[in-house]
Amino acid sequence: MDAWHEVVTKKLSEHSRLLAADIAALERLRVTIRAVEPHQDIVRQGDRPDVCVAVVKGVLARYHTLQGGGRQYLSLHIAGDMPDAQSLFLERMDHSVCALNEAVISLISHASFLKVFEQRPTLGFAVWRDTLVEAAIFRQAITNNSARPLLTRLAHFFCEQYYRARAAGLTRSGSCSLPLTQTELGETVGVSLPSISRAVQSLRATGCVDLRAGTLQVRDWQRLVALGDFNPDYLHLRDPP
Amino acid sequence: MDAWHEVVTKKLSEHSRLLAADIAALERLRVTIRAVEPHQDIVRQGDRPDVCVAVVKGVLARYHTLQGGGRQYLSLHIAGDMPDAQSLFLERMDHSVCALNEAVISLISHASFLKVFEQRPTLGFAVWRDTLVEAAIFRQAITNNSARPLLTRLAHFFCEQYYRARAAGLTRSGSCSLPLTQTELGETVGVSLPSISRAVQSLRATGCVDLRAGTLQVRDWQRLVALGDFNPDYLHLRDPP
DNA sequence: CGGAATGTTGATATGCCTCAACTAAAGTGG
DNA sequence: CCACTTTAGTTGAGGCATATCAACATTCCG
Repeated sequence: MDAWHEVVTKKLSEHSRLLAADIAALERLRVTIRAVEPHQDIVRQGDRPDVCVAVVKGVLARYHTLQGGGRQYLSLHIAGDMPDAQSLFLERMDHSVCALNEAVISLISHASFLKVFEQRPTLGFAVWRDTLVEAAIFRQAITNNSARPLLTRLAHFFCEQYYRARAAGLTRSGSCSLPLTQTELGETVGVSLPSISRAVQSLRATGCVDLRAGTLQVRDWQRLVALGDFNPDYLHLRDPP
Repeated sequence: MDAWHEVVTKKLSEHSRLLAADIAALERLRVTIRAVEPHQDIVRQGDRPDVCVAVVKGVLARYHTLQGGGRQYLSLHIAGDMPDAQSLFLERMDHSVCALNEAVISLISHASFLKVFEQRPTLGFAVWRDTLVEAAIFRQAITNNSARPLLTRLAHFFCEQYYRARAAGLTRSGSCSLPLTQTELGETVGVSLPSISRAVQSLRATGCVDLRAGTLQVRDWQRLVALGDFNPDYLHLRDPP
């Protein structure tokens, strides 16, 4: 398994040019490595964290808790992502972060991270850029969940997850990990469980994609992209695959 | 009318502690002031801007263009907002920004902004924080548009707009500017025009709010907050009103 | 093997969309 | 200033997609 700083360096390099000194500074940071269980919360709405989380392995998710106890999932996070970088500057969490998987995370103290930013602004800028790409992904989620019909919406969601996994080097023969139950998938794209079930079967029937047992299998990428009206520009990769 | 840097200083101060030197640095920046017409695009999806926009007066909006030409509005921006601060670090626009109003904007060159950040990291951090609050607003929009029934959704949207206007000192006897047609309102919360028309009338009938001729009139804030399931924590104001 | 979690399927209900007509208001030109 | 056009908003009828409720099937796991 990769060291935490390698994973983060790789991720930041997807959209930013890091200098050798930036990478060295990342390596020198002291972090805590932790294993987390499926469905375990890592931070909760209302918390005031003093560390940032980076994903080393597995998948994390952000979510809002709705009145009545339901959830709206906001984004998924794979190796290299820092799903609460915002906590560096926003005291209170406005959402929660949980593990979908058995995952491994690293914890970086805010204080040490901020000190590095003052010494190496370009590294700070890379992390800033990272948070901006996330904002772009949120914008796309607004459009996806608000303006696209269900099948298109699901296809778009699959495209995004697969595309990001591929950029992170986490795909293997057209498949990647996507450890969501259909219930959770519904709470992500904003529809009920029976509708999701039928929609997944419908996409399965096209022969383009299949989601089964936490694995997303892409069989016809071009057709899936067309189905999902997917344009990866919003992911702002320096070097699209 | 306020000078551009006063408006931006005020806005940043809503969530950040600026040092006197930060404010002075903002004042020293050279900017271009421009008036824009209603419905005029300020930047378009695909552009590579070399300036940042700050709103001095009026209301701007971000939007995605859908296949078929429709729009999904993503966020509204009032005095002090910098609706494309992200363009500092993300080359290509993944969405467009237009004026809803007759508006006045100021243009700050990326180069000069970045230079100030290197000299005054705390100012950079304030702008960073600003982009993070926007991301929190996007997350809330995902939840609002995906998980709440139409009336709640509309009420929540009204709450957010009113609350932000109040924080910016732009409300007067319970009303603020909200220059959206019902068509645009539908393209914001993700429903059709007839549905919006009925929903607006429905809220009107409760006696809590009214939207008419581009003005949002709040008659019973507490009840509106309850209707919209609104909790302003996600706006991360230092000093909630 | 039994129990829990997950996924599938069907029947019914409903909220929203589409289409369409109409009203009201605002801007335009004679 | 008034007829004309355009834009914005309202209302109604019918249909469709998705929600809800409920039963059942399947897989996973102890």
